[in-house]
Amino acid sequence: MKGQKNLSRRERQIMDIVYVMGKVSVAQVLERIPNPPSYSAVRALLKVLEKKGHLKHKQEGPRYIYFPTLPREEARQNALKHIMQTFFDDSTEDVVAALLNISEGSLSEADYKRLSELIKKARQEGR
Amino acid sequence: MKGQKNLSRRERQIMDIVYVMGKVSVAQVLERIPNPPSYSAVRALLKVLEKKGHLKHKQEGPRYIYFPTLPREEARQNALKHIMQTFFDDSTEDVVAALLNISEGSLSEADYKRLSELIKKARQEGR
DNA sequence: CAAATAATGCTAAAAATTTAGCATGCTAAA
DNA sequence: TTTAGCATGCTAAATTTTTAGCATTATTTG
Repeated sequence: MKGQKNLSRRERQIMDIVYVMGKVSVAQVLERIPNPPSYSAVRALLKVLEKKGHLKHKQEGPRYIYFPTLPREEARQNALKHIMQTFFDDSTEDVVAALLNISEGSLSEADYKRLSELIKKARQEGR
Repeated sequence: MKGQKNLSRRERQIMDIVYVMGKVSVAQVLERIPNPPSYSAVRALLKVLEKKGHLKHKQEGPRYIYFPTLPREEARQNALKHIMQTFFDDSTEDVVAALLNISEGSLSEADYKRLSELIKKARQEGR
């Protein structure tokens, strides 16, 4: 019922992959896992995650395709909230600053414009 | 040597607390841990984290005070990068959007101004 | 249709995490 | 001082994670 902080190390690695990919087969997970364990191990982990309610699966052709129970948009918000609390004292400003720092160099003039727009919009909408 | 993704569940809980608090005594960790284990358990975990290189400690009065090896600023960048990759397809814009969404309501006019300033500055500095 | 390939179900063992508890040492106050 | 009160060192046990492997079923292709 709680949050998704009760995941073991492997479980978390897998959930990350699932959220990056959107949906995954066992083989796809195996490909992307660091220090990959056996195929069986991955299968078992996916099953555990399903049992815990973090994943569901559907049959697709001959194989299982797993996908997250919690939509990406919500998971992402939760993740962001969490690091905001943990590392940024809940300061929106600090997060943006760090973000700009990270993105240094990779942002175009148009990107900056869009960012400004976002803020302007949010401000107007009385958020 | 890698990232801090090789932490067990409890270890991660503790690291989060450490980063929120800056530095901690055993008792402080115990106070803030969900479903708190015993005092001994927390001590053991802290020791493990130190052994793994994530924490150091100093004697302060009669007790140990633990603090992170990796400065908060770096840990925070890493954390942000990680969720950017996992949940936001590395899109700076999407993160900012989600952020504004989360902060909805809690931002003052002055806050918005500061955010705009940040972006303006970053843009000028040719980032 | 038969053989080869690929997937799942299941069980149990190996490894790692998490926990408790006793023994010991330091601190502070009466 | 000396005596509680905390704090740590250490060891080993309980629990959870993580892994492997065999048996079985489905799928594809020659």
